[in-house]
Amino acid sequence: MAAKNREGGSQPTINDVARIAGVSKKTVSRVINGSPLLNEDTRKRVQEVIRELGYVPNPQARALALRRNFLIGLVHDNPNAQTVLKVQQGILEAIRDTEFELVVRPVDRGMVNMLDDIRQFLERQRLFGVVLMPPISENDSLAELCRQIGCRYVRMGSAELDDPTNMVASNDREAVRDAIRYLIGEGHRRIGFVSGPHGFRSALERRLGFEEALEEADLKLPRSMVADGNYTFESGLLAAERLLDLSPRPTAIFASNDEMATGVLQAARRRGMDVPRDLSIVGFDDTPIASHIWPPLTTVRWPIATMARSAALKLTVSVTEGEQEVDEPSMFLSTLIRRGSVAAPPHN
Amino acid sequence: MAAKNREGGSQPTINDVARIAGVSKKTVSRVINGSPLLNEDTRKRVQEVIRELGYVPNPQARALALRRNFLIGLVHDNPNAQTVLKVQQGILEAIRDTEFELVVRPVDRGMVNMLDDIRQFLERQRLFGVVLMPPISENDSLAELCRQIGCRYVRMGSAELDDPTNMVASNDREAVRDAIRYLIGEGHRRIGFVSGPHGFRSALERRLGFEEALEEADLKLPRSMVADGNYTFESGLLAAERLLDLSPRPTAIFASNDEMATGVLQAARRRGMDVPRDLSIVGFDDTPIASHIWPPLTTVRWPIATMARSAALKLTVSVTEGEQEVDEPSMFLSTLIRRGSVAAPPHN
DNA sequence: TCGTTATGGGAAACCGGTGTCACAAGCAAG
DNA sequence: CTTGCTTGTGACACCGGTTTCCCATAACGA
Repeated sequence: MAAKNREGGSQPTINDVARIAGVSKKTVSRVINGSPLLNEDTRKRVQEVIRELGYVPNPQARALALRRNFLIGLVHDNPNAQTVLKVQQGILEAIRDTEFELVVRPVDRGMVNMLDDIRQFLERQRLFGVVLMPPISENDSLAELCRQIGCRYVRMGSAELDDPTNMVASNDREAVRDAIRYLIGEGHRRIGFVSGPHGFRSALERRLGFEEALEEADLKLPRSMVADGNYTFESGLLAAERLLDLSPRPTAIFASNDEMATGVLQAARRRGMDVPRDLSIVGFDDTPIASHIWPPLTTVRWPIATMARSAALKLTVSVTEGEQEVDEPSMFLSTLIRRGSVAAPPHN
Repeated sequence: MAAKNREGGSQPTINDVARIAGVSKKTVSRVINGSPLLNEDTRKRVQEVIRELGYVPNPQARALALRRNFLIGLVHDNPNAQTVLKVQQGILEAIRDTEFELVVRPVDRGMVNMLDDIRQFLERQRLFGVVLMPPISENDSLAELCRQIGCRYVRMGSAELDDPTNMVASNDREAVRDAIRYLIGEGHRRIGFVSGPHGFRSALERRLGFEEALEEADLKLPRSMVADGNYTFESGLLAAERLLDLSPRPTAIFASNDEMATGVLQAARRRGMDVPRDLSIVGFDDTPIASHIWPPLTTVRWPIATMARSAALKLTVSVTEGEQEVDEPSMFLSTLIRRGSVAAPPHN
């Protein structure tokens, strides 16, 4: 029993520290948690022992006693690796130097009992809170589920779908409107649009931005100028083929994300068209690929990492800052990044 | 006290189940853990109550009592989002339907006290085990650290740097040798090589594969045919510029990863060269970008997700399978994927 | 009939922390 | 010299599980 802390491999516990320092567990606990009513000498002595033993509090025991753990979950069904990783980065930045950790949980979009799966995850792990990434964050039932089982959550999305304390949103609609305005300003009159998948709020918002800009400029375009995509490279390629088959064909195409924009570029290249001379292209997201293809893609930069960071802060701030609600913004502005894929339309 | 399980929001505990089912905690515990010495009636009754209450065991309490938790860590400093995400996918696949969860921990490569940072992470969280991704997995001090503090680990890498139980490796060297053989077979005699950064084992192995293939074919190339890169797009572009400035210039370039290969493609394009007519290019990794650029990139596919899955299984199998060591392989084969970026060299 | 053994299940300790409350010491005020 | 308050500390219960040990009961053989 006296040699308890010498057992091979096992880490020292608060009892070991208390015994060696000649104080009670509680006092050690006070030192760890920085309680103000502590004799300076005692604190020093205990800290000395802690350092000597290399004592680290057991997070599981702590979580049990506090009835709360320090795990933030990231639930997502987003297929884009860049985006997912940026979100992870953002969250990690927010919880750096705190005792929180990040647990990732991708879910299958198609799965029938996806909600059950997530419910199980949340109930089993009893996470401190979860960040919900688009597109699954747009699912109101999921938010309702979180509320039901009493799990804090913050949704990331392209519109304000929830209370500001549970939401970080980007202004996709306005950003796209600006992008289309820019194309119109460059002289384009026939602008194709590659949409995101049906049922995605981001797809809808971007589409609405497109339509608002056209309306604003009093530009009437045939329905055929809008082609459906689903955020994948291939769908962008196919959509572009349809658009470029039109006569007269568009002089510019806005794709609702970069991956599809890359597909559009591919389609143009296959027809021997030069970008931007024969066709201007604008994407959305500003993923790394946007600046690595030729010509570099004019695109809308979506401050995804910042949003994720803010989302995580919203979750954790109640703990780290006490009651003082440092209010994180809930709206984030996307901006147009002008690169080389847009030019004035060709004379015809 | 009788209404304990009715408190708003808080989940029912094993005590609630025991009380309502009219048995002891221990019996409930036995039901949960599938103990064989249990009356079938008792089991049924307890299970009924569990279902009724929606009882879920508290993982923190469980972890505390078992002196072991169910978190797998992923420590990485890999800048490539695709790769990192594939590794995450692989691990998650391995722990699907188990009680394990994945905690991610990116670290800054440059940080001076990186090892201290990781040590803190491991000691604080007391993870069940960690998967170490390249390039940080090549760091022997890190492995030593894990051993020291008694944390299970599996390293992913491009050579067998550790005991097979702690290692999953890919045969980069042979894969590159095959790729170069293929180029030689197509008629190339002047082959440029864009290396990965110094000090990376994967960079070294790929380089060695290149040299072995040359030697095999009795091909002597000037030192200038090897240009240094650091796995980034830009470095690939710069390296290619140097190689293409040579006279005579290479008719084919092998880049040690796809991102640099994309840079090489860019450099060729800037000079008005046609790929593969004027220059053949081969990459490594088979990231999505490889098939999204034009021409689609011939590259080496590295079974990264499979390796990660295997790594996670190696960690967890001791628990899930009892003593029966289902031995996961520790070597994984990379294979050449032939696409459109290689052709016979131009006649000159 | 009586020990002996196998089986099902409970009481209590334990894992490693935190919360509550009591209490002692020191000191100022009455 | 009390009284009352502040400050520092410890004893003990508790969080929600698992483990150890032990007992009650039934079945069995002698």
